[in-house]
Formats: sequence, C-alpha cells, structure tokens
Amino acid sequence: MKLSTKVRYSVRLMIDLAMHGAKGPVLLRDIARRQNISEKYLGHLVPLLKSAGLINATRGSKGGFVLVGFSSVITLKDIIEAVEGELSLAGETGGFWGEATNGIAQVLDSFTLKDIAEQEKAKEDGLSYSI
Amino acid sequence: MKLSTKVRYSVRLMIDLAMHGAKGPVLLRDIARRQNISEKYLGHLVPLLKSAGLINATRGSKGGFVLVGFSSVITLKDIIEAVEGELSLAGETGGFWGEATNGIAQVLDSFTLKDIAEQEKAKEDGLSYSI
DNA sequence: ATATTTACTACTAAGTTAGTAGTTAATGTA
DNA sequence: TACATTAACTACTAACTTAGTAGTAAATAT
Repeated sequence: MKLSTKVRYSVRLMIDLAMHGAKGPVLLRDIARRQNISEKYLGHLVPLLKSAGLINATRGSKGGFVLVGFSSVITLKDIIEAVEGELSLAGETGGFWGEATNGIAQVLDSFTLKDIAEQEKAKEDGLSYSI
Repeated sequence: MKLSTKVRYSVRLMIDLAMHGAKGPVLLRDIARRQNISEKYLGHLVPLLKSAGLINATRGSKGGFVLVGFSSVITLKDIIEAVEGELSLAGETGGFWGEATNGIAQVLDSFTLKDIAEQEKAKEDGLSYSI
C-alpha cells in the first residue's frame, strides 16, 4: 500500500505550488531546490498533472507553473489519480474490492491541498521556533 | 494504488478458507484448483498469513490450513498487513500522510472476511441461476 | 535575436514481481 | 516401522517497474 515516489513527489510539488504560486508562475527549478528533488525527474511528473487539468504551464522567461483551481478544491485523490490513473485496489469495479476502493477514494478526497499545505506550513513554522 | 497480486491472491485464499474450512483443514492443492492459482505460488503466501497468526497449518495426511479465529474478526486490513507489513502510504508516521493512512486503515478494517466470503458466495449462487 | 523555461524522446541501472523447481521436514495410517 | 501425504524451505529466473539521467526541441518575454 505504499505510494510510489512518483505520487509522493507529485504531492510535494503541488504543496509547493500552493505555498509559492500566489504571485505568479513558479519555476520547476525552484520547486526542485526547495523540495530537494531532481528537476529532471519532476519534469516527468508535470505533464501528468497538467493533462489532468490540475496545473498550467507557460514556457519562456516569466514562465513556470500555477495551480489551475483553488487549492481548497484539489484533493489528494485528484493528485493520485492524475499520476496513477483512476483509483482501483483490484482490477474489478464491483464487489467488495469496488466498495473498498470507494471508501478509500472518499478518505483521499477529504484531504484538500489547502489543508495539507497549511499543515506543512505550520510544521515549518513550528520547526523554526524549536531551533 | 492497485494492490499486488500477492495481496489479492492472499485475500482469495482467505475467502476460500472461510468458505471451505468449516469441516477441517483445507488442502493448498484444493485452494489452488478452485481459485485457479499456482499451488507453488500460494506456497509462498501461506507462511506470511501463518506468521501473522491468521491461519494454522498441519502437515501430513489430513493436514492443511484452517483459519485461526472467526472470519467475522478477520478484516481486509489484517490480510493486507500480514502480507505487506504495516499499512503506510508514505514513509512517515505523522502529518497528513499519517492521517490519510489511518483513514484508509479504518476503511479496510470495516470489511470482515465473513462479509466478503458471504458476498462472494452470493455471487456464485447468483451466477449458477443465470446459466 | 536571445536568454529562458517548459516539452519531448530516448536510454538505463537497480529493484520488485510473479512466478518455477527441487528438496526437506512433519504427520497420520497401515 | 514404513509409507504416502502434505506443508516448509531454499534457490533461481524472466519480465516488468521504478526512479532516475541526458540531450534536444519548442515556446515565450524582453
């Protein structure tokens, strides 16, 4: 049940966008630096998030990435599905596997990017006090 | 988020035990035949379920496998954790990943082997009518 | 024009998955 | 005791996935 790094990095990327994208496009390079993830590797993830409609990209100078909607509308489920395709524990749609998948989808849908980002922000702030 | 075949086969094995284990030990050979899974491969899974305390084994003639407790007490979470180790979406224990993991654990814990097995039984019965 | 930045394509080493095969140990029965 | 039966253990492997790196092309603001 452990999520792939692809998913976990995507979530961190989205958190970073939520935290730093208020004043315009964010460079992949900056996300990579802040999150300590290879920029080249992140370059594989953004097309997935983009084609799922979660982020927009602009090239050239002053370019970068922005969230498409409000972070209060984007959920963990959205990010996971953007990167891994539709949620499904087994191959089947019905039966108990289907029911369990629905339950998990509901859980993941209750975590908004806004909440997550704020929680991460609080953690950072808390950390700076304790040093 | 798709579960490994190791987990899915383990669940089918446990369902089979719940359905056919009432009158004594069940042969791995019979489970393999009914579930259409290689007996040799199932042989890799049973030690995991056994050391998690979910099943017991006896060797020799009249041997086989039985559930340790009532099927109403064993849950999807138990089986998944027996095979894959403790549930965890990311590496971390706290934070939003920890909360999401707890939520999912709760969902998986709400599916008992008894319910699942009865549901599968009903499916089989329904199928035989429609033929 | 040009510097900047995303987009795309190709490649790869390491690890995991999903098995197969063969041998050993335990157990009930004749 | 000998024997058939069944789980337990160990070793091996082909195919696939993961987690990257590298290089080039296309778009964009100045």
